[in-house]
Amino acid sequence: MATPPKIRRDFFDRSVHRVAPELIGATLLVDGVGGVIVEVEAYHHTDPAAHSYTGRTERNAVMFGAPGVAYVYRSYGIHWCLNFVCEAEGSASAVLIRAIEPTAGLALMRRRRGLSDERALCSGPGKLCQALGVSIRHNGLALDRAPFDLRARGARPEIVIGPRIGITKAVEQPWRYGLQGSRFLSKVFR
DNA sequence: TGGGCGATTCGCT
DNA sequence: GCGAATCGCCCAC
Repeated sequence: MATPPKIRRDFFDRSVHRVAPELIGATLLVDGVGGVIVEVEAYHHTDPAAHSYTGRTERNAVMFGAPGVAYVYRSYGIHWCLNFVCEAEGSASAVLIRAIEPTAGLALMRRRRGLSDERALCSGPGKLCQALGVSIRHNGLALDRAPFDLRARGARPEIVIGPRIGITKAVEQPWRYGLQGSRFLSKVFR
C-alpha cells in the first residue's frame, strides 16, 4: 500500500471548522511513533472556550503566529496537550488533537504510558502526548517536517460530531469531531 | 503578589 | 461516579 501524501503547510490556511473534520483519518507520527487521528476539537479566537479568546499571552503566543505549526500547553499542571494552529497569522485558532488509533511504535508507546491496553494508549489529549513523547519542546515547531510526519486521510471517513469535552464555556457548540465507530475515542459521542 | 482554576487522568468506591 | 494530583497561567487585590 502506498504511503498517503504528506499534509502540506497550506492545508492549515483555512477555517478551523473546515480543517478539523479533515484531520479525522489523517496519520500523525512524531519521531515515527503515532497513528490515525480519530478525534479532534476546534477552537477559534472568537470562541470563549479558546485560550486565545482573551488575547495574546506568553503561553498562547504560538496560536497568534503562522498556521501549520504545533501549539503545546500544559494541562492541569500535569499533562501536555497538542494543537495544530490554523487559518492565518493572527487568527489565533487551533485544532486540539484528542485521540489517536495507535499504529506505529506500539512498544515504545506502551513503555511511555506504562500500560499495555492498546485502546488506552492514546484515547485522550494528555495520553497521546505522553505516548508520542510530545512536550513543550514541540511548541511552535512546523508540522510539515521532522519530528512530525503528517499524512492525509484516504477515503473520506464517516464522521461523528458533538459538543466538546472538559470545558465550561460555549459547552453546547458542536465542535468535536470523531471517527464513526472508532474504539479509540476518548469518550463516546452522545 | 496571592490564590483560584483548568481544552486531564487515574485510582478507588 | 468522585476526588486527588499538580503547577503554570492569569487576574484581582
